Amino acid sequence: MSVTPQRMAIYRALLEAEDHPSPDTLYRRIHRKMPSLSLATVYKTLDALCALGLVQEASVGSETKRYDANLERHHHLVCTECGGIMDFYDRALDAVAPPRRLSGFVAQGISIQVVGRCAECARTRS
Amino acid sequence: MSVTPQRMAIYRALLEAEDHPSPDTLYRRIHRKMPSLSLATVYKTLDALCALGLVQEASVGSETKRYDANLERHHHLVCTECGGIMDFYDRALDAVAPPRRLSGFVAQGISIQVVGRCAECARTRS
DNA sequence: GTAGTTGCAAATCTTTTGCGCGACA
DNA sequence: TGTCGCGCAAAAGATTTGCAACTAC
Repeated sequence: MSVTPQRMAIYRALLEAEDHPSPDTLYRRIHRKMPSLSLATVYKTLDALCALGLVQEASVGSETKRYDANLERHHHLVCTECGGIMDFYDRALDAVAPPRRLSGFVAQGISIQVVGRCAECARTRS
Repeated sequence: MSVTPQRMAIYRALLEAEDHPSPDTLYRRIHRKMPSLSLATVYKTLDALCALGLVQEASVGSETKRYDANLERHHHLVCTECGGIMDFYDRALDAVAPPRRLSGFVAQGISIQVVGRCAECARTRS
């Protein structure tokens, strides 16, 4: 993949950012310095950088909201292939607690997802 | 909050579902049995059920995608108030590993978010 | 020239909102 | 009659796609 001023600017803005910006936020930030930049380029570039492994999506999860009526303590298996989410139970993970010192952040809970490929996708696709 | 056939149907469909459906998926499922149901009602009802604590969003995170160029092993503090995401580092959490037996699911990694209120929001708002 | 990249505009999808209607106390 | 919840349609956002122009080899 070739290095272009746009891609450079996007990657550098992301390296400098402390706040895990959304594509739109990133776009507005860079647009000040580089007014010709388009939002579509930001989206395309972020996809490419993700594919290269240079950046990551900050939150695991699906594109769209998903709901759960299971209120027991449990964790989620998230399939990167099909986007499926499965519940699972694990005593060891239940015991994981937020650290005590978080410099002002008041923890209310902790959420754990195991990311990988579900049985179906692991079997079917290479 | 009053109990209506629509709300009943949505809540029950969610209790029966194993797959953490999206609002749209849920709508299509229930719509077969209750053709008058509208998607807007599904959205409104899911919001209400969330507020009551009867259901949860399956994935922590913001409405929109957020990116991160920090590839070091780290975890996220997610503020429920302002939606902010902050990095933090914690050896104990680094050591948390996916369980071995996951009935066919092939784990590739584990993602941990501490949910709560950031210093700013904890101070400012009640 | 060719391949790859950009910006624009349109299209698509998801989610939210405004509003009139009907149910029910 | 007043309140609440519903469905519909429009609106608002977020993301993707098609395409013509441009650049760098």
